[in-house]
Amino acid sequence: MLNQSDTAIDARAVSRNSNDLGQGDGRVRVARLSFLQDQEIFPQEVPATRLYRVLSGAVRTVRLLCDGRRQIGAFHFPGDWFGLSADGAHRFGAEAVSDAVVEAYPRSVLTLGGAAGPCAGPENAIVLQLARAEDHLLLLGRKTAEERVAAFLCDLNARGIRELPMRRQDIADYLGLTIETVSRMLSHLQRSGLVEIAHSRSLRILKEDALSTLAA
Amino acid sequence: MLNQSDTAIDARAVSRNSNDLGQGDGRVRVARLSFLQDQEIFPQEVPATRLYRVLSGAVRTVRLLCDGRRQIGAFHFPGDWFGLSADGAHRFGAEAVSDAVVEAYPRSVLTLGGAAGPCAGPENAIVLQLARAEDHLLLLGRKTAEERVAAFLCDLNARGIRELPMRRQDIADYLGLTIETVSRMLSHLQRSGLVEIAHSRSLRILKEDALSTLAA
DNA sequence: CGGTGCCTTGAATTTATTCAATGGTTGTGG
DNA sequence: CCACAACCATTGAATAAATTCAAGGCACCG
Repeated sequence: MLNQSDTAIDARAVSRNSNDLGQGDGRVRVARLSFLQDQEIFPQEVPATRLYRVLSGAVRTVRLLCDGRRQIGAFHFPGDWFGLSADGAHRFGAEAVSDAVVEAYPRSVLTLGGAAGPCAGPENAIVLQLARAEDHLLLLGRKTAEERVAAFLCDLNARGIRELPMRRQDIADYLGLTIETVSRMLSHLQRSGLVEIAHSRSLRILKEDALSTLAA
Repeated sequence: MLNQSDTAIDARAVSRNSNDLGQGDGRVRVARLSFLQDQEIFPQEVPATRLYRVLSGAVRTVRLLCDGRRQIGAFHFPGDWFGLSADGAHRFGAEAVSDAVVEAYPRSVLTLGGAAGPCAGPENAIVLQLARAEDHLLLLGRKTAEERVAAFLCDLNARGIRELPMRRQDIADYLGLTIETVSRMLSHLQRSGLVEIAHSRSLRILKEDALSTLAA
């Protein structure tokens, strides 16, 4: 079903290299990893030993219910940190949405710099991730289907994403909807002239204000 | 509407005292604050300057949509940390569910101990809060009304809470449902003999396994 | 005793889902 | 090059789930 298995070994071809994190505390070992579309980066419910950062492509965090229902916790794009879940075990697994390259850091980088470091570091990423999760709670708990889709497009737009790397099923599982509902709402937003989505994938916001108003 | 206003000043009667946090880094100034039921502890969208811990009572974190829709992010009980949202601004405000006493710490305690400290510290609380938020994402995005209510009761039970301090409206806003649906589901769980709820408030789990199975 | 606030229950309605069919694109093999 | 299969997205109609609307009950308080 997923194009893993045989090609996975080749895809995981790992090139390790040392790298200075810039915190003055010596060098940190960083692994660079490549993944094919839909390949698993780390599974759900496994001890979180490393932190990751997206270099290229896109990553989703995924959680499955025993009967197959799926929730996507977040999408991560180049520059974004992920895998900071819990120190005990990841609540969500991580998978490549498209072919992707990520860097893996030892967990120790979290406590390297303390509060003094630059704002782009992983310490702030944890707080950013919590903020994103809390925003998403509001969306899932209280917004309508149309508001969810509008908010999703606004968020992508704000993050500079102009090409949807994920399938409708991913969007649906992120927004707590079905693919059909997502599709209907996208069609509706297009008919209303707020956005334009070519070939199901390329995103163009035509009326940004109206869209963000709709996103509630 | 809320019993704030006049009595608020009295209620906020603050007793400050010095306190050793146990991290060996000297003493930290801790304020002890009391709040009446439904009183605001800190508002939504305000810089997060302090960390809080519940001493007694219960606290909810709240976020409002402009049209009045409300989402509760979490409930906090004695021993729980809260207010760790973002360093920029709180995504959620905090309010007392019942009369409550909390301790307020300076934000600096977050970086005091690093990774070496005991597991009960605020550093782990941030990660715990993220884990809770992620669990809640799954609940809001993919669970049915009955599963949500069952999961809520299971969670309270696991945290040792046997008395519901919050109103039905709070439960509804936490679970992304309406009060009527919450009430119906509670009635249904009682008719099924899984739980017993006396006087709308006291919680007794009769079939823990069955309930947690229902919680999915 | 009457009033208020909160909870519960039933019926009607709405929203999103499920079921079903169709269209478009891509890649493969004849 | 075209036919065909596989996969994904879209659309319509029927269904199910939760909400909204409405009424009534219970406890608490002045």
